[in-house]
Order: sequence, then structure tokens, then C-alpha cells
Amino acid sequence: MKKATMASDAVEIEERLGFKPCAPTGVLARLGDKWTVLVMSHLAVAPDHRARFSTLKNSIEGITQRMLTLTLRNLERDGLLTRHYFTEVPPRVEYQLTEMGSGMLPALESFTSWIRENWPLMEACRRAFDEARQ
Amino acid sequence: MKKATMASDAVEIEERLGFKPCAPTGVLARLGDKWTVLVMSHLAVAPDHRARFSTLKNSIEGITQRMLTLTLRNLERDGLLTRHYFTEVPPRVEYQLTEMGSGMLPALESFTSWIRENWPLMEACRRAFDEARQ
DNA sequence: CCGCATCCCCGATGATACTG
DNA sequence: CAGTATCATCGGGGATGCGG
Repeated sequence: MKKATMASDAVEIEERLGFKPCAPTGVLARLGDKWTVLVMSHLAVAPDHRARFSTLKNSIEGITQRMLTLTLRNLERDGLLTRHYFTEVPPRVEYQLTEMGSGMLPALESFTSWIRENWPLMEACRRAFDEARQ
Repeated sequence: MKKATMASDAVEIEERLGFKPCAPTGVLARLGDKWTVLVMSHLAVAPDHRARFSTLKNSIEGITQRMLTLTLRNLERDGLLTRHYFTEVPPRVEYQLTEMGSGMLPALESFTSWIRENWPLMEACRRAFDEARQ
């Protein structure tokens, strides 16, 4: 399996480095992908860390049904949330953060907090850099 | 410019959400890309947060010259590091974290720390999930 | 309502070869 | 040593339609 190979490669790299600020690249890449953080954020503020598919779909601007499904499936696979299927008509599906999922929120918050604080400066740096190259 | 449009879209989304765990998706995506965190990590532990191109190239397993150049250029553009060019023969180029770049390390550490702690559990969850689907 | 399957495009990344 | 240019590749992700 290609994916598993790449993941374990990343782990090896991390272990070889042996210092703190590093972490499995694959996880960071996954969590930093286009939609994951947004989904986690919406579940973070939802009552009981729980929301249904259509709610998430409508709350997250621009996400397609396909990408929401894929993102949720990945998070479920990682054990960060669980899927609750209700056999009703029409069907209802709810997603809820697991203990591990909730446990990630403080760390995520610390990182996103830094980003929020430094975002304006980064934007300014980018503009300056781009302008210097016309 | 397509990229700028997408970035500002992300900002709008963030502002509309108005809660804490969220941050500009673009930044997280950039920092979570294949090489950025590894480069930041290596600079984090380098003397004076400073290292030359070839050192980084040799330290980071698997990175190509091209991708290291691109990653460094992006980080420079974001204002997270500065480029020091020495006109010698052969030429020497050093990269050093800026104040903002160094300021990111604690937040990064908090996040990567969580990942390191929960990585084994996530791996187990993935295996269980994959096995359940054969 | 939920989500899977299919098609398709484009950007990200790698490989390689070439300059200052 | 550091960086650029070019070409090939691969996977993310959007659009759409079908199925349970």
C-alpha cells in the first residue's frame, strides 16, 4: 500500500531527527488539508461536539458533499470522530468528536491562535515580497 | 490572481465563523505541506536558528533541491525566515528564522507534541478501521 | 438525506539537465 | 554550491448523476 509506505517513511524521518518541534508529516498534512480544520472547528463549538451531515454541509462555506464525506471518513478512520447512523426516513447521520478528537482542540487552538495573531503580519510580508519582485 | 482570491475567501469564512479553533485555512495548508514543518524544525534546532542550504538539503531525508528552494522561498515570502547570500566561490546561502518565525515554534511544538502523543492511537484506529473494511 | 461512482482538470511534486 | 528550466506524473478535488 503506497499510503502506508509513505506514512512510515515519515515516521522514520521523525525518529531520526529526534527533537521536539517535529511530528509525523503525514498527520500535519492531513489536518492541514483544505477542509479538516474547518470540520473540526465546527464540531468543536457544536452542542456535545456533535452535528449532523447536512448541518455541517450548510455551515461550511463552499464544501462539496463529496469532500465533506471524504473529510469525515478520514477523521473517522483516524479515530477523531464517530459516525452515528439513524435508519429513519429520511436517513439521519450525526458525527461526534471522540475523546481523542476533543483532546486535540487545545493544541489546535494554540496553533490557530498564533496564526490569527500573526496573519496580518504574514499578509504584509507577502505583499512586500511580491511587490519587491514587481 | 487565483491564489489571492482563495486566500481572501478563507479569511471571510473565518470571520463569519467567529470562534476560536479556526484559522485561515490557507496558512494551515501551507505550514502543513510536505516539507515546511521539516524545514522549520531543522531551523528550530540549528545554532542561532540559522543553517545553510546544503546543510538543510543533506539533513532532510528525501527532499529535492527544487522543493527545498520552493519551500524556503515560500517561508521567506511569509516573513518566517530571511535569506543571507554570500558572494563567495563557491557561493554560500544561509537561512535564518525571523522573530515571527521563532515565535511560531512554541505553537508548533504544542501541536506536534499532541500529535506525537496520540500518533500510536491514531495508527491503531486506522488499522482497525481498515481491517473492518477488510 | 446521505454518500458513492465516474469523469475530468489542474496544480503540486519529482526527475533531470543546465547556468552563475 | 545554489538556483533555474523543462518535462512527466500523480493525486486532490470539483461537477454530475445514480442508489439506498
